[in-house]
Amino acid sequence: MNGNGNGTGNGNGRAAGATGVNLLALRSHNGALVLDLLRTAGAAGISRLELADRTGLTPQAVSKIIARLRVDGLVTEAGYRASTGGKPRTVLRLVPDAGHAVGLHLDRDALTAVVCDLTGTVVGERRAPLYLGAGAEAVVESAAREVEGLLAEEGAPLLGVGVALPGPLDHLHGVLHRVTGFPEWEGFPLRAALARRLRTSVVVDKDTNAAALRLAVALGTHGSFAYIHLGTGLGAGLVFGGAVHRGARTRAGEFGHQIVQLDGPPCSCGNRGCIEALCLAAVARGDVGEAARVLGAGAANLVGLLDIELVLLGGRTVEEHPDVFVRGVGAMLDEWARLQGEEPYVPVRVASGGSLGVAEGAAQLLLAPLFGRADG
Amino acid sequence: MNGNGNGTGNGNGRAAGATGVNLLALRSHNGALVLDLLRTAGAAGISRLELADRTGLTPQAVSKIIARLRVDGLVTEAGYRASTGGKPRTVLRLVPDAGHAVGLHLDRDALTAVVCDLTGTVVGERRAPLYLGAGAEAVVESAAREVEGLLAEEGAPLLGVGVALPGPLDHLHGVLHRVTGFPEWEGFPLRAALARRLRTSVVVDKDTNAAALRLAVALGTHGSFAYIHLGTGLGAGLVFGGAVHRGARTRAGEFGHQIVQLDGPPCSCGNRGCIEALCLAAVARGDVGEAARVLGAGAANLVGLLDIELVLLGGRTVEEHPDVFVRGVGAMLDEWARLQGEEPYVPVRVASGGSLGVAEGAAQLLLAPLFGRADG
DNA sequence: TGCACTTTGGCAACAGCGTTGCTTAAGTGG
DNA sequence: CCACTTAAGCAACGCTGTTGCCAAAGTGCA
Repeated sequence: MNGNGNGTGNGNGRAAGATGVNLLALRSHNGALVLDLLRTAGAAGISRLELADRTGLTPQAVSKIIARLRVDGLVTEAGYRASTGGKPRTVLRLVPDAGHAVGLHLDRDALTAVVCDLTGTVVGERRAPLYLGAGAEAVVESAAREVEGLLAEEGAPLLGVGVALPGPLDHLHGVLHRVTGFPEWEGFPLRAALARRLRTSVVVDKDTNAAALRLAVALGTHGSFAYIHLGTGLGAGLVFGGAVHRGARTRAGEFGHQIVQLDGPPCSCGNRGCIEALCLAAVARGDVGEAARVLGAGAANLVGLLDIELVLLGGRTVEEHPDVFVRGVGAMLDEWARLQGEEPYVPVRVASGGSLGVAEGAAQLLLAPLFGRADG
Repeated sequence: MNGNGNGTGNGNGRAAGATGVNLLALRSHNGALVLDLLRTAGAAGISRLELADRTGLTPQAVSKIIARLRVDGLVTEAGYRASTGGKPRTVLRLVPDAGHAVGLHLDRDALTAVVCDLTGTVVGERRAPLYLGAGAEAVVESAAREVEGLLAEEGAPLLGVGVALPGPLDHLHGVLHRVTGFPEWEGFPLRAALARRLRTSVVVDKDTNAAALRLAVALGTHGSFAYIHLGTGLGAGLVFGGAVHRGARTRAGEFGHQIVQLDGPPCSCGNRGCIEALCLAAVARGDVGEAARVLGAGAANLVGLLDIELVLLGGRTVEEHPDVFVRGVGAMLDEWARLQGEEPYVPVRVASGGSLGVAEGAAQLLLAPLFGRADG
């Protein structure tokens, strides 16, 4: 009748509105919750009782969940804690090699591919030049070869391939739109093409969303933040409740074409006063302080509208002048809060990550759902 | 150990991170889901099989859930549908009088109180003048008397009182901040004071959030929209996934002090180029078209950032020139989408509601959680 | 009028979830 | 050595949604 009984988990896949929850879905939810705490604990591990305390479940329920996860090979016992006057707690750890995921970052002129284990640690890496003008089929083929080369050395089961790339796209269907400067990519079904070629699950997302997802996982947060990326363009990834907010058509995060100067200077998009145009113009003329001030105004707009907890900055331009941007944006946020009669509280930091950040986030597109972070 | 076993439902109340789900929580979730579909169906009713189809649960599970709800007096059978070649379906309806909630709207100079039944229908209404300068205790006392007067005529069980009022406040704790022009209200614990006086549950929220909640319930949507209110001030209520987005400190929706004109004209908040200042100045000099254009720019910023599905406009100024604002804002959204290379798709409409809208939304602060709309 | 068929919805048995009560394992401390 | 504490498993339990089956209540055709 309704297609339940599928082993992997979350039961029914109804379309509109909220859906009913059956016992399989409940099991999968609690299992993912425990796995996430195990992942967060890392090499230090975590005991059954701590898991019970953190989840709100009873110790016995946690014991049963752990027993299932051990049978599946996802969790293992790894020593004991010091006694506190009784039987010492058993340390539990995630088994990193229980599954791997590939993350693929397609940038304007380069391809970066990583393999990550369950903990998100990079265990393999490859880079190659990329020319989008070569056409969709050729690019898919060369990307597939890189993935195959990367996987040749690894033996663990593959969960799938995550792909991150710039520009607007349809995350749900994995279809591209408007790859800047290459009109032949319009409407290309990247997800389907790569899935057919590699015979595995493929998920496609914007590079900013991948970067934000990686940060959410790395921070272990279930709160909210914005990742603002300033490089060749200006974009953002939003995280609410620990999950990426993609919006109705998975187009959310269009931060750069926010209007902060009505009737201001023209932007490449054809509009006037876009924050991206103002910010990049300031950078181009060497006035990084002004770029930071403009970016801060946009960030203040965002924080005021959404009441997020944290702002993380990244991208090549930010990395070249980290202190200027952190101070400049932070000052605008503090000033804005002060004028609204609130105490300043939203921290601004540079996002860690480096050159592999986006590729790691792409891999998390497949890993994160295992730990209860909705796929969106 | 962990305080489960409480009858009302959702189990554990762990603080940080996602929490475990036990069978009580599951029962409560599915029950709320079914109740919401019954509410949406309204007087037309809905059958067990339709409920099963919509929730994804099996018909038998729905039958059991309905049996529980009938025992609780929340649902009743009400006739039969026409047969389609077999046994006709039994029509189920929500029992409106199974519970009532009071909604209280405290505006700058007037108080509006309503009683709503479970379906959200207003079954009682009162208005009174209000002078915030009289001091907190006096205002609480007079509000309480209005509520008592309203309830004297009603006999159904009371779920609680929802209060909606302007300005920033702490929704979680029900504490006010900066009631404009009345510094003595700073930090006043309205929720606690009114709960003690009326001996019932009290929930406090911003007026824009209440209005947005009412719209979400009335539309029956589990999608996303923004309610933008232009009256004596400019604010917004955001709805994602059918629930009000309040943000980390329940301060989200600060739309009016978004900067859309860097170094623009000064705003009352002390900053420059706030959309509220520009918009109200245009209204004041009679240039409603310009006000709509400015508002449209802010709405476009919001839609681009969040990728919501719908924009609803409300408030006194909008109601005076509905067509100008709907057309003006719509034009800006369409133009923005066109420039970004997307087909225009975000509809702009005037929010229905009238003078009771906010008070009804305040009542929904207590009703909506019964139907699975998170309390935030 | 009778019978085959369709559809609805309840009853009973079931598997599986987290919970409870109790027992065993494995430490500490006087 | 023994009392005590803490961790974790076993068994029984209550409850969930699910499955298989059957009665109820219609339609439609002979």
